[in-house]
Amino acid sequence: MTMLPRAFFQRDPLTCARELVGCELVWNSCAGLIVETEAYTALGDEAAHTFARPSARAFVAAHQAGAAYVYFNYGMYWLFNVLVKGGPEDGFVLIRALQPTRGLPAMRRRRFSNPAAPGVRPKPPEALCSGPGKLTIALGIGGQHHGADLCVRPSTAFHGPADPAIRRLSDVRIGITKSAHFPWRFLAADNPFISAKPTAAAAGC
DNA sequence: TCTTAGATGTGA
DNA sequence: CACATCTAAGAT
Repeated sequence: MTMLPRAFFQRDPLTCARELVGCELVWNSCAGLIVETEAYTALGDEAAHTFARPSARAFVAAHQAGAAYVYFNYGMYWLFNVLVKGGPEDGFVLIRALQPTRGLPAMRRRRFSNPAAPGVRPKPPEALCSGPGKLTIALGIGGQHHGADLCVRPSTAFHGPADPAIRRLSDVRIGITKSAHFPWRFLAADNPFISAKPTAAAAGC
């Protein structure tokens, strides 16, 4: 797999979110297969930050496709997105879960020996990156990466393409109340590293 | 396997 | 004041 070029992110957010499933996220000495994503679109999506936040719209205007959009949620967790821009519609892809492939000891250390999260007991590798808040802890992603260009250094980038044999599902997004019926969550089928099992609404895609 | 409370910061 | 979350604990 090679580093995904900027052109990958200059397309429809749903296409990007779907195709990122099966690609690899490389983050310094750590890496993981992307097994779960969600798409957010700049138009008609009330759950997207761009809907209600002028600061998010300013971010889209000021950055290129492939920029990291990192924000702090629930007073505790950083969430990691990539900016999609320049295609039919702008938006974001939220990276929701990884199947770790490299740097597992470092991930385990950050997740389970973290002074900021005392009392969290070690869990199996399936739980290392099985959620958007968990994977930023495991990889050490934080506010310092907000705005970073992910199309420059292979050591901090997405790599692809995905195995053409991969089977994917689309399902409703998780943890939102607005525009909640859009089937814009994308999953690797039958993968134990995802954050939550597919619902009855899931379908192959 | 499920539901629950509680921890916590920020943009608008 | 809602929020793109997570964990341990307790009920089923």
